Amino acid sequence: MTEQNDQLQAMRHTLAHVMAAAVQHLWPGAKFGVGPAVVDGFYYDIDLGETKISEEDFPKIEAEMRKIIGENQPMQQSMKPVDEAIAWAQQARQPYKEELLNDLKRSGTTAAKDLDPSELGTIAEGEAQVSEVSFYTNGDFTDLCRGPHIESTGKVGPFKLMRVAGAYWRGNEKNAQMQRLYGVAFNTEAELANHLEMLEEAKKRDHRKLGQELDLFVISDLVGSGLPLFTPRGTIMRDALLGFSEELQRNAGYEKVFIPHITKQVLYERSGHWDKFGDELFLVKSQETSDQFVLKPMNCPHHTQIYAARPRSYKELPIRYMESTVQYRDEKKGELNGLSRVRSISIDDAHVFCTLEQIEAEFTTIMSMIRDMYSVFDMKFKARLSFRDDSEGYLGDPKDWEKAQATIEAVAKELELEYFIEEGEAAFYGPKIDIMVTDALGREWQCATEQLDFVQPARFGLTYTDADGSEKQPVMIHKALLGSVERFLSVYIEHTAGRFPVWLAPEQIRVITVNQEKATTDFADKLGMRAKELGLRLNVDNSNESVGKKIRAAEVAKVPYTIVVGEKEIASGEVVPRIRSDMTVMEIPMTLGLEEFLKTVHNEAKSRVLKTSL
RNA sequence: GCCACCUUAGCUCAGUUGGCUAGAGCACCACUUUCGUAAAGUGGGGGUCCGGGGUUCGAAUCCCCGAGGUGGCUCCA
Repeated sequence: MTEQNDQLQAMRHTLAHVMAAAVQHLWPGAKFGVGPAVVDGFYYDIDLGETKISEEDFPKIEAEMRKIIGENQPMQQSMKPVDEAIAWAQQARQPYKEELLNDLKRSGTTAAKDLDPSELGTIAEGEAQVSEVSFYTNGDFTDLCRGPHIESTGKVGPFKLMRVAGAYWRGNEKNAQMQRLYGVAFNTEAELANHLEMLEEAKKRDHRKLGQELDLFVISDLVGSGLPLFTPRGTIMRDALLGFSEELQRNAGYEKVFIPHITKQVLYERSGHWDKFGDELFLVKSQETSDQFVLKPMNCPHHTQIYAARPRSYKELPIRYMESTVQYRDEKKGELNGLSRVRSISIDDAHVFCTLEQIEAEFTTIMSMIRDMYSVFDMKFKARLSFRDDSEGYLGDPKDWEKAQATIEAVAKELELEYFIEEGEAAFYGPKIDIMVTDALGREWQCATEQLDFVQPARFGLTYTDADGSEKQPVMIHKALLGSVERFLSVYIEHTAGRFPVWLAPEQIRVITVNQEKATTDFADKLGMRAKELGLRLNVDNSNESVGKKIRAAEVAKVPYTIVVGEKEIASGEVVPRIRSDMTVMEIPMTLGLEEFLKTVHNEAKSRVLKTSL
């Protein structure tokens, strides 16, 4: 398995060389950066000076690549001493390679292991000196390269150039910008076709497209990018999601609070966020006072002030505040994207104030809520335990950290979560568990999170009086089940392709009238009234269109249940519900009485049962 | 922010090497029809061709500036 994978990556890597060779043939002055194999394919960073490659050039590049592949050039490895290699880079006018080699020489490490530029400069002194570095040659193209490669260019699999994008040399925006040419490659034509199909499917499911088609949200130039406006249908979904989250929390002893969306700057100076978040804060100017105000980018500092309002006893703990609220972050424009990256972030936030001893129980409760929630969504997840590493910049007592990290891992084990530990991913104020959710297309997203915080209780001087009368400092836990509602919706829309389960569907039942006779219209209206009493979302389509067309409209709108009413239904009082095609679990009989039908749908919505197959 | 590409009706898109009052389908409105499980018929309204400037006898089309959007700037020779 792994061996096969290594072989595949070697093949992709070889294609990167083939592409670079092709580019060098077409643009002889090309300077090359790095060109690795990546997930699904390969890329190469190229500096062509003033010349810009566009997608129109792809056929030309691909044709040249095919020529090189057709010649079945062997991939020959050779070794050169470092100084000789540097001389080669100078002579070949490859300044980026020269820089890598110089770094390599300076850092002084072994050739086999450490040609990885990301590690250059961080390697401990005293390791073996670099003696030789590795090159690969195919045809007239020679490149500094550790390998591995497949034996010859004729052995590569089917590939396709995908796009060209800007990329900074070594990922640093202060460095020169290069052109990154991306391609995908697989072992077989079928796999390549499959991959391209997957991309098509992802495009079809794009939440920005579905959001418009299903009338869920809009973005207005006048309001601003990254500031989505939710339509009535989209708002129903938001409310349903947040209602679900709040229900879980209320059952777990969380109490709802409410805070304003702005605050004086000093609050964040105290919390430590001012330095940390600086340029991401929206500033608010008061015309009445000289205080500097800001739009809240998070809610914890506000919540600490509710806790801090009066003396607390150990008997009160844990205190659990929850609030579904909006926070604002001034994200860079290029990072905004539909609902998945926004500037107004709705979040089902909560903060727990508790003793060190209570951490385990609280973490367990939160993880159980997360598990319950995502099983309703039918989404698998992995837990990433984000711990500290040895670097500076983490606040709080290392002993507390150690203890807390051990507790977190114990919780993950006890709940039998699929988890992995990532050192260096912790927040500066404490370790955390991030939930990585996998969607129907196999993509991973970070949604829920729970984080431990030693720092803010200290900074805000939070205390409680313990049983022995001594003053102690509580620990704070941050948690979100959905995370950003916008982000979650973007993931969930794409996960379900817009085919929402009944409890979330903006419109649960559509009634289609066969004609516009008064008896039919009255009957439909009566149905609507009864549905309203049951809290169901039912719309009547009484437009003067053919039944076929109205069915189609309901189908396109992805309404779970559609019923057609005419003389037959009026006479019998029974309906034959039309069930959205993806809802395969048929719990509803073919024919049933109206009241029975409405009650069935009502129960389905209430229990949040999942009947769709994704 | 930077690079590439894109922007024509509410939506999806045509629009040739610059050349008549800028088109289609869907949606919308009106009328006809009163219809039984994925699109009835006829007619109508709807455009600052993203904005600004330039080239030209003439610009949706070519050039420059700006705005908005999409992909990328994470995977490490």
